Amino acid sequence: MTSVATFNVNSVKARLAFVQHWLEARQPDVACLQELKLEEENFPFDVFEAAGYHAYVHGQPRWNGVAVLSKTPGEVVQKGLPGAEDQGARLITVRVGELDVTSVYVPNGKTVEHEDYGHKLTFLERLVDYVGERTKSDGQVIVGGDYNICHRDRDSHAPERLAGHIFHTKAERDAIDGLLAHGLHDLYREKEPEGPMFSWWDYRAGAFHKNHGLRIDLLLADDAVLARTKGVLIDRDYRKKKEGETPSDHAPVTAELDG
DNA sequence: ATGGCGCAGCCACTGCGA
Repeated sequence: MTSVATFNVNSVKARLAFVQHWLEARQPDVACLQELKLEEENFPFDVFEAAGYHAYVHGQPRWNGVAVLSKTPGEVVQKGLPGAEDQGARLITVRVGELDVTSVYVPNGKTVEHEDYGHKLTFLERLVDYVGERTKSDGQVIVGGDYNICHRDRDSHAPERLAGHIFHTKAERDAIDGLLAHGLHDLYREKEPEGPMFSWWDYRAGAFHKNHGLRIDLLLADDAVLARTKGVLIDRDYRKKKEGETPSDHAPVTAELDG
């Protein structure tokens, strides 16, 4: 079995003990991380090495930042989304064995009226093109990340109220369809067609307790990976406090692959 | 009925997240 995860940690420094606990308990073979919130030179490589992981990092001060962790050595293929480097450190691709692994953090967009929304749509256009390039590699393609989009109504706790709002617009949903049109699959949705599980809950207003969440953290992967996928877990348990440590507002998503 | 947090940088707040 090979397990592949994606996890928006909301600051790797603030979450370090929590993430160590997660790696120790779940032992993913490969993990895509987002929202590191630090520069590569400040990344705690030693802690991850001690936990048994190689870490490949694209960071910047304060915001964004992505990484791929792997138990076996990998090779960095790309840092930064081509054509969208000005939007921050939001993408890294690493070849790990037969897997072509990308960790991506799509811009939030704020509101449909805000200029950041246009930047989000531009980023997504570039991402669709980039994923098209990835599928031409001889590796098995996995693009894990925080997409900041509810692809379908089922992926939102309030699809009617939020229809047309940020995360719920046709243009954003079309962008996910554009990624799928390159032959990728939403692994959780493939395995859990009726699954109501979310991957993010606001820190405020008791949202987790009330299950007011969104499913925005996705593992997208090609036919070869889908064929190997035995199951996908959205690890809600890791949205809870662990040993006094504050959780991220996102839960990890993990796929178990044959072989 | 309403609002209810947490992070980084930097020093009393602001910007940002989704």
